[in-house]
Amino acid sequence: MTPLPAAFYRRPVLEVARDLVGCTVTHGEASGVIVETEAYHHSEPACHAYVGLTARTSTLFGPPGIAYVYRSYGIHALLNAVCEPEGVGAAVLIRALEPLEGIGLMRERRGVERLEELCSGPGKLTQALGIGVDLNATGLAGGPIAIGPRPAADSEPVVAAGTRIGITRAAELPWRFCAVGSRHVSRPWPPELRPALPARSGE
DNA sequence: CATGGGATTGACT
DNA sequence: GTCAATCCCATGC
Repeated sequence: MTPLPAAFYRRPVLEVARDLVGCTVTHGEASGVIVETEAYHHSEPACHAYVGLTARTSTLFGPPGIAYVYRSYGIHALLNAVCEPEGVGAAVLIRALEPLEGIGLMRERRGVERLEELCSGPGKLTQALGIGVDLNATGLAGGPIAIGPRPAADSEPVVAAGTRIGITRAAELPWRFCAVGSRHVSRPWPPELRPALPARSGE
């Protein structure tokens, strides 16, 4: 698997968030296909980088193509891909995966059996993949975490956009992207959800 | 230096 | 539907 190059991430964060749906995330023996993402940009208050460059946010302002892993609610590690040129605070939150490889290991780490419960949430997938905050600022092409293109056997996913989940500020922005029809997303799609990519004919 | 809130989850009513 | 767990760090005194 050839990881996506840094140039893939050095683009508008909304494009990257949409395009990451269908791609693969691998850490060690475990991997999954991305079925849900959210975009965050320093210009809006839901983004950690909104407060500017601090010790906490320095990764977000770093070069594109590195992981921003932070602890949420004191318990969960959340995985992001840093985007846009260096100096622009922006990242894509990986919110859910469809388990692909190392499913037995995922079940061990998660303590649940159902496939749909292994990676259907940003805190769940990091636990399933064994990703911790120690991997913050590591590269996504050649580092311990690797993000690669969509599996050859998969067809191009139909992606839909909706509002982001679990935030209080800038909650109205439709910056959440889901693979339509996936049973592995963290939450069902809201009614206001609208297509971001046209459905392919014949599907 | 003390405080408070958060891009969540799971358990419980 | 509600709520606690529990860590990092930004903010304010």
